[in-house]
Amino acid sequence: MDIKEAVEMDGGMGSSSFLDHVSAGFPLQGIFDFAEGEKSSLGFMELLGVHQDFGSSLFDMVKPLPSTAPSSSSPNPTVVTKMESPELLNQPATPNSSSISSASSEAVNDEQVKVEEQEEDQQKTKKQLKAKKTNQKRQREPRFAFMTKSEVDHLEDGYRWRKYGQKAVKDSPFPRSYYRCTTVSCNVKKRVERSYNDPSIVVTTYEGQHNHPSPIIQRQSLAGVPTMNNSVGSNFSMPIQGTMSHYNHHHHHQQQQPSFVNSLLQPMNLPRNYGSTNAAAFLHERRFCNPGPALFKDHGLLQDILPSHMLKEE
DNA sequence: CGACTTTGACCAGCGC
DNA sequence: GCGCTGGTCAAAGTCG
Repeated sequence: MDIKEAVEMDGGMGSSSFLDHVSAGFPLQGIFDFAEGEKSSLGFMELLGVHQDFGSSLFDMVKPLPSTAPSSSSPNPTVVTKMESPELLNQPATPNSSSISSASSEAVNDEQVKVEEQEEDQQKTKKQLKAKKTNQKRQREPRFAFMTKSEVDHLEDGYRWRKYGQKAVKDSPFPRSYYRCTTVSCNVKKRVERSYNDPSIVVTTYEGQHNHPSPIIQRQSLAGVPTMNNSVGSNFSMPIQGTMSHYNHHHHHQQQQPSFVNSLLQPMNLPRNYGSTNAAAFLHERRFCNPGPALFKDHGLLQDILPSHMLKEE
């Protein structure tokens, strides 16, 4: 079983099919650990707090998975999105949900730690940190993951990330990288790792919600860089040139596709601020999680989005 | 010099 | 209790 087959379940798949196939094809159970029925119509970008502007080169990779095997040399990165955690979806409580707390409370804790560091020496700080962790179970923010066929590990998504750790993954030659949003008081994290079944596939797992606009888009706006607004006058914009150039530096074959973006966004009545990754996620979520005919019909939107040969292959 | 990455150490959770 | 693993910390290094 591979990604292709999992994706091809799309058409008339039951809601469990994707998980079954993905988890079989990718030893990443940890990121697909949400239960049946927890997939909802809530866009995963809402989990990210994407009521904000959002730009990303990830969007350029929103393409249907090729019907060739994942290991084939398809130049186009592909994205498969899965929401991982249901906490924000008003779903029945899970063992995790009871330990979830708001980002603001965590920020308070961070402040406390800072004060402690000023007052105490390093050893004592560590002890207190330990005590804090003991008293407060590790919290788990809502998470979602998507798989991207890409040569670069860290994909641009419009936000700035700081790497804070890297760990070897059991049974995988590829390490997992840990990133944190660099914006103060935003505790969104993401993990990036490669599938050891298919090294060309990058699995990105987001955790938490951004509580701020995309800094890249902000800078873009301040600099007067024209954004590619669509007809609804949204703040949606394509990734900034710098971002794209960086990305394309590694991926000459990946091109911006404004028309694709427009055809993707407009028929779906996406929220105004849905940006690139948002749309990517939204697309896949619709396809995999909630293929409701009213919002997403393969012979409606898909024909707008996908090249005809892609449709044939599906 | 600030922002960021690297990397070894540490800790918590979990299974045996 | 012990060992393994995932996740995080933080000092040191790198880069622009």
